[in-house]
Amino acid sequence: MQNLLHNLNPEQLAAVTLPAQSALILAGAGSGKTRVLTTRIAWLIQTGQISPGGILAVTFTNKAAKEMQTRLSAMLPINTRGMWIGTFHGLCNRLLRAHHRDAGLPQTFQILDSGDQLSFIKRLLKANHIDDEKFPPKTLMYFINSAKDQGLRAAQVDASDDFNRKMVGLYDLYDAQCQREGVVDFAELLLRTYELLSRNQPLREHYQERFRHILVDEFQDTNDLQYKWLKLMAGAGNRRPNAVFAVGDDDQSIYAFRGANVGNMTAFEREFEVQNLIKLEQNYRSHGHILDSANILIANNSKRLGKNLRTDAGHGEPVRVMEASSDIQEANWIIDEAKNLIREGSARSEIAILYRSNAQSRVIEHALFTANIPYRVYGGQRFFERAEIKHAIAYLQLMDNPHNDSAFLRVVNFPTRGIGARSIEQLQDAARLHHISLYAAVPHVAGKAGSALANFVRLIEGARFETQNLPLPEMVRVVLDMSQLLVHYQTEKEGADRIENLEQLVNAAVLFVSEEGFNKEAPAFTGPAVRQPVLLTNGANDVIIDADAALPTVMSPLSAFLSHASLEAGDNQAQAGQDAMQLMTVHSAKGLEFDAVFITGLEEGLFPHENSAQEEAGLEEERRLMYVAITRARKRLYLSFSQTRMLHGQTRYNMRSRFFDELPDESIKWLSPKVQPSWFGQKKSAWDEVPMAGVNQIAQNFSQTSAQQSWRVGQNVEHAKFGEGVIVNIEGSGTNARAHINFGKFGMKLLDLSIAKLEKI
DNA sequence: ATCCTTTAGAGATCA
DNA sequence: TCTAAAGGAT
Repeated sequence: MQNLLHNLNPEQLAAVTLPAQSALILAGAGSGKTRVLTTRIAWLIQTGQISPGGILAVTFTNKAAKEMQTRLSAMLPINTRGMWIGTFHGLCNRLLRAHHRDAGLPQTFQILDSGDQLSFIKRLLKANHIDDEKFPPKTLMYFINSAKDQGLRAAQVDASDDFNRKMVGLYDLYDAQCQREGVVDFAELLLRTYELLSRNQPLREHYQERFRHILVDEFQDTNDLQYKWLKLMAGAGNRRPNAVFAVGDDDQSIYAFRGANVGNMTAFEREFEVQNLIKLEQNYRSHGHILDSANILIANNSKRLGKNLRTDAGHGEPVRVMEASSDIQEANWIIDEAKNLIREGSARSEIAILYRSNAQSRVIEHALFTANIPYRVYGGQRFFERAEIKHAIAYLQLMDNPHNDSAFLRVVNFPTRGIGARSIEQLQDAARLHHISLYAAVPHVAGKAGSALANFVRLIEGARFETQNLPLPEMVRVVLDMSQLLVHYQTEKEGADRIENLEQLVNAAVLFVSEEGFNKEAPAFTGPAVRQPVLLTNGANDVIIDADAALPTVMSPLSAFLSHASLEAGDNQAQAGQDAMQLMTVHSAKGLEFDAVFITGLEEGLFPHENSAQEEAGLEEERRLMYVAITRARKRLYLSFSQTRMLHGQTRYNMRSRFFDELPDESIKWLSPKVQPSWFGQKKSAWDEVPMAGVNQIAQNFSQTSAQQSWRVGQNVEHAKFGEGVIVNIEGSGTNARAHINFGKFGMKLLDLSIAKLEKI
């Protein structure tokens, strides 16, 4: 135990050793949050307060869950696989597999990822003759997901108008169709588990009895349903509720757009009767100037729980700011600076370039490519989302659950086997008529189409029969072969990569089987600390087997592998291993850290993004996003913006981001003059290519006042009412000249240049 | 069944 | 400007 608590600072120590009550840990960026979480678990176990089976640790990402597992197994001499550490969705999947009957699901229910869900909805709309112009699939999907994220079924959603009433009706149809096909979407995993435990008292009490300690990572990212789920698991309101150890940072809440509700933090304090709110404010990551910048910036937000990071490191380097004339010049500047850093000994992988939106990566990538610098872009297509992998998975899905119509449609004619749109229509009609799945409807289709379809069914049945006694990797290999997928890609010109990926799928199965313990005869978890499965009986005389943390006890290798494919889409394996510069959005940088960080495109409209800047809440989230970006940097931080930028095929003239005005002057070093340089006498740059519409005429007509009034596109101006703006376009001339001026938060204005009181700045 | 043209839409993410 | 997806032509 000495070792465990060794080197913790007083706040961390206090958090780790809190009594068994609910607690809220406000963990600032770089304050050792994960360390506190894992040490807390280890300490609870080591001091005998709880057995490993009594721990429930919830994260949002697989990466975070894995990280916890790894760190814990380094701290404790036990097999951590027996512990319930996972994502909300992963844990719900386990519970639903173990109690599928009580949850009203087939044992082999399958999980729709967001792509599957969208095509499912499109299919649903088509089958019900709904105009997808009036009811766009994406809108419906968002409607359904956000209702589920709030824990609401169709019947519980308030429908104020015709449109919403229709949406609610479609939500209901959607759920019914999912149920028929034996598929669940991501939100359903949580909602179904929540409903299961709400209504099934013995089950609820069993798990409440078991998980005496619940730990939650990134608590600020929880949505309403996840919060309710935690309340239920903890038995909040019970005589003896379980201890929920919630770790989060309200200043890093950047996922409101996907349903996260920071308000859960204050609700948690109240409803879980939190006695202990501990703030981790000691930062072990960033140098002083960087931290000061973050602190001063975030102080502009009004709704905060309040927290100020401090560091023992010195001030370090000032934050460097660059104003570029164009996005291209901005990229080139970044590369020059990065080259300097590399020359001074930085690893390329320790340099990150962050941007607000993905589209910005283009220009930077181009510059990096030209400069021949290796780089890695985060957030591309992931392994299990590739088309060929989805196809292979669809065959496996059909073998495990033939009623999955999405899987059926994906591969019924791939590789092509003469089953065209007409045959499919016939089949869909038959399925609708009998309220059965496409697979089950095949015998109802007669003629040539019918026999082709029957062959397909025979193929699936044959594959199932052939592989029933094979280990999973073998099964995958046989299916690749029998489905003709391999042959198909072998004959295709560009198929080599795809075949490679399909072979990777076999490897993934090998890896999965050994990691989850499916390759062993005996249960993987035999340590004394792991509790044995418990038998329960519910009212209907069914035996319920307590869900164990290990997958082999609750599902077949194939089912488990298929859920794995949906729940963990795999890395977007971009040239991993290489020492490459890191490119990513600010969102995907959360949780990471680098020696040097470039935050680019700091312009009004981009960052803060125009869609957010309208409302205060949106602006505050953008500011938190900026806070996250700043706190990624250890030693060097660079900020940049550009006077012109190509966006959607048009040149945009943005003002510099308001966030610059919220940073401490003494920590900032402007590499470019802060005031706009005068237009004349500039060296040749992208500026010179800016269209000069009207500028010349205006210049000839300045007699009415003075030379001061020669306006140009790109000129920064100040208006008494609208504040700072930038001239985007000038039309007309002389006393008729009018200009479109972008005033940022006040939007675009068309002003008469001879009337408006404008000052150059 | 495949290829080509047209069109709409372009913020961020994880499971 | 670029991309993806849908619709139309061969």
